[in-house]
Amino acid sequence: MDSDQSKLLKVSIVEDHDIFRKRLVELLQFYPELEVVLVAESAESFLQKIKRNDLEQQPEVVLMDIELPGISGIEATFQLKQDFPGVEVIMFTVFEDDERIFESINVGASGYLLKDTAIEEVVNSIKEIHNGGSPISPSIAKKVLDMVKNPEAFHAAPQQEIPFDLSPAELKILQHVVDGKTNKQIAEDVFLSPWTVKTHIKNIYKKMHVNSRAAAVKMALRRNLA
Amino acid sequence: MDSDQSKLLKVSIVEDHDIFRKRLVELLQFYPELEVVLVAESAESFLQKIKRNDLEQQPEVVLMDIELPGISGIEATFQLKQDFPGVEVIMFTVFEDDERIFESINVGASGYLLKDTAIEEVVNSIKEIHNGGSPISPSIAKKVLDMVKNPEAFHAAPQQEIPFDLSPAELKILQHVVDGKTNKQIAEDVFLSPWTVKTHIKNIYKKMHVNSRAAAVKMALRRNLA
DNA sequence: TAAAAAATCACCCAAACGGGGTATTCTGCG
DNA sequence: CGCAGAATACCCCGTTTGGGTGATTTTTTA
Repeated sequence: MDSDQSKLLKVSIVEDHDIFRKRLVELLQFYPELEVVLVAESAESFLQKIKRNDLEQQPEVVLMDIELPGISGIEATFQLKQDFPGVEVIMFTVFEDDERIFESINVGASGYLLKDTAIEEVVNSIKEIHNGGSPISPSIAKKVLDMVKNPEAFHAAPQQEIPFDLSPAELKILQHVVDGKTNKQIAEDVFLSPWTVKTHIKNIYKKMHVNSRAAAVKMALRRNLA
Repeated sequence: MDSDQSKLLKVSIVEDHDIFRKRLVELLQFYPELEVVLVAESAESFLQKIKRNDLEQQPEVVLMDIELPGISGIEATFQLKQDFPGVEVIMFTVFEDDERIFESINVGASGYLLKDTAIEEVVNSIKEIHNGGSPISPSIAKKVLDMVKNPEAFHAAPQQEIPFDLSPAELKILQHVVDGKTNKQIAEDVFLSPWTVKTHIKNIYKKMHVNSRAAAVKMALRRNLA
């Protein structure tokens, strides 16, 4: 572990909400190990400023709001990482939707905090991300874990045609079969009677020309369903 | 947000290291909102105890050491989740290797903390996991994000490496399972008794942390066996 | 060579499965 | 409007599975 070598850690903030931004800057100033070097209220002005800043005043960590007017925080992070791959980004948001989390990760953000995170936590996160970690608010981490458990769901194409002429209901049930659930468990998940589930599965088998769960799972995965 | 309704949050600890375990129990006792209801120094004794505990004394959150003699924390979590799906598990470890993190996620652990985490953080994590979040130490979260960014690397072995420590015989049988064969059919194909095939499959399940053919097939295909 | 790991076979039992029916809504589409 | 196709729910029955337990033999390896 490397402790702070009394060097100031340079931090930037990109946040359109006035009160929130000012308050954040204010609070961060109580931490002598941090130095706020660049504050912007839009992605545009941030990107512009950072490009003409002299090297000595470049931030090492950026607190980036996701919801910004104009260029979003995600797009801004993407562009930032093009020119400054070494700068670490912590996304700041009030939302926890999968899509934005997933995009943020792919665009290179390493931290993900909810806006109601306590200031001490924020400061810790800044230090942690600077040491190579990825601070993530627990409620968001939950969704990240789901992505790991079920990656396909997040790579799924917007409009994929349904193979084997499976009806939407059947497709849904097939997903559960792929996940190794029993008929009873599926029934509970989709609020149907186990017999209905069974009927669906029988029809699925007919359409897919299989006669066991294992074969159906193989077929489904090979055809990129699930 | 729901705050504590002055109800005790019941916590269990599974940890073989004497000093660490005792210290942890000691420290947790300073938090009146928590109640340590079950402490074990091995997965075996933990699983045994929890099964004969009366419902009132069942833990809601378990702090599980990964590195345990005998049954590992991962295997223990897997078994625990079978019988008590509602119990949340926080893995506790000194290691940060991908394989164990990945397996922990897949067996259903929702939290992942390094052993050097401060006690206040541990307590926060316990509360957060109880509220549906997934507290993860930043250095581990880093690896989880990598899994999201590059899922293939964790679902596909680089080249011909046998995942899950499956023996050659087991691997062969797994192939047949993936092909949707019944135990009897497999037995005929490999010239073994159906009981032997069954035993192999049971062992395969244990190693892969699954409990049905469908789940095994999914796992196998994900890891490019077959 | 002695201990450990893998492979083999066997039985019991409860739960789940697969395949064959039947029948009543519901719903989209011509 | 009417009707085909979907979705829903249920039953019977024999087979298969999953889990637990126990045992012997072969192979590997320390």
